[in-house]
Amino acid sequence: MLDLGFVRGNLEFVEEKLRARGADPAALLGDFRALDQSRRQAITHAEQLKARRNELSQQVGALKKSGQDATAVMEETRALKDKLDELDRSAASFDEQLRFALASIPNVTRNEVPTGSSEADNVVVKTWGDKRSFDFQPKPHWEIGESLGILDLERAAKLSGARFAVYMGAGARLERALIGFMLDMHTQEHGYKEVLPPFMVNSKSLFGTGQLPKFAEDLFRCSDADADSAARGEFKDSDHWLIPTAEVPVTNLYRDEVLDEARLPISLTAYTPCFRAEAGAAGKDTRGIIRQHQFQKVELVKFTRPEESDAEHERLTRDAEEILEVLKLPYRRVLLCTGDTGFSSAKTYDLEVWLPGQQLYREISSCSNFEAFQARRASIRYRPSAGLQGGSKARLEFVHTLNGSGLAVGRTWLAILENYQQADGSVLIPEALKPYMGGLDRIAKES
RNA sequence: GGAGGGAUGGGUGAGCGGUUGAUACCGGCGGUCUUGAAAACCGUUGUGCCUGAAAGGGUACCGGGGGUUCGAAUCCCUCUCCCUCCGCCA
Repeated sequence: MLDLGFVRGNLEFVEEKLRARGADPAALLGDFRALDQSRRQAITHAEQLKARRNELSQQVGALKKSGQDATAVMEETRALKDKLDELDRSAASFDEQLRFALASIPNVTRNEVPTGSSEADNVVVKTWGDKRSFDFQPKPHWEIGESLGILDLERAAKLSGARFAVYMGAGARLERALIGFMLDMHTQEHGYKEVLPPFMVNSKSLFGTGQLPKFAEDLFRCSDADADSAARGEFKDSDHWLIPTAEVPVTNLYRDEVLDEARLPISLTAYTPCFRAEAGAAGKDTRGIIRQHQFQKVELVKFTRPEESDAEHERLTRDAEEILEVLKLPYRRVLLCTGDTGFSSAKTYDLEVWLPGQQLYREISSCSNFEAFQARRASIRYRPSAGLQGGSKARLEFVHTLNGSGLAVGRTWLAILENYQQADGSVLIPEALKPYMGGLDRIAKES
């Protein structure tokens, strides 16, 4: 969420930034100026009347205390009531409209973010690693996985439907190894504290990070149904939603809190499964396990002072890149253009891993600086000490929040299959992962 | 699932219809004293919104929502969360 005063004072700029994202300012902002003015007038008017009411009520108290008759004053106050109710309702209505409008505006992208409408306009800022040359035709991961017996998509469909996967044997072990490896790296080398959060959250948390109210269709909502009503296709509403990313519970850890400045920056890492409805993705990436309703991810989250967020964003992105480098997986870093940058983000780098089986780079991590956008929605603040002099206390400020995948485990899994595949159909285990695989150095077909 | 008890400012904890944004203590900050520190003492110490150039003024907030009343932290309804005991359960 943007600051109301900022939008008010920079309306043209905000409109321009919305257009850069490919959004329609008129649709998002409506008649912002008029709504803002109506709201302020209504509030001012209602508060004036309340001041009068409070004054009269105190008179009643004083009169009664001194044993005098207060009926006249009580009558006058009673007469204010209808008018006040009406003004209050009108003020509340304008306020709600304005808040909704404000909550629907995406973050303002930073100036260095290239203007563009689609991923074709993203800018490659670096490329790392040499693509391996194969003396045979490299296969896509779904063929490798199925033939090794470590990936079973058909049975997953039986269990849950399309876009789910079952990992078996060394495949399941590889997924678990990657999780342990990534968490160890981030906690031991990069200074993050490990968190294991709930995999379901309430709607307030989803509002805090920006998934609600606009993107409900991308989420799975739990019905809390009993067996009978489920059989009839009826579901009870609940306020439990499956998390689409650990970003949601981890960022909301400090919702409605004032953080001690001395603790900043706070760096947290969490492994969780992630659940996405993938609304609108029908027919897209249907082969393999690129796009699933459930996938596993290790997430990096930071809370920083505003002036540090830029540097911490670079650092966090490096922390994610290092996982790829230690696994020796070729990748490139891409700066997303305005049209491809997520709703809550001011600036996003994507890391794309090379997939030889498909001959393309594929997103494996997305590292964003949200600046104060999420902190304002979730009310995560700190009291700056800098500039604090003579005992005068500085105002509370919103922290900046950042996050990035470190990494998407499922996509790392498939990247290993495609990059480390051998002519005989087996897959070598990257050196760094062997300790996590119980010493196993190759996944071969079970005889 | 059953039966009780709770939710107040950074913390502990009063208040239970009328200048109460809220007693007190702890903590924090500033000061006096001291070479310095501690102790003691004095002062100070919430947030959002509206208004204002500012100083300031106004308004709202005692878990959330609604109601009663001239007036609600205080009374009523409702929801959420926490605690204790019983039952069930990984």
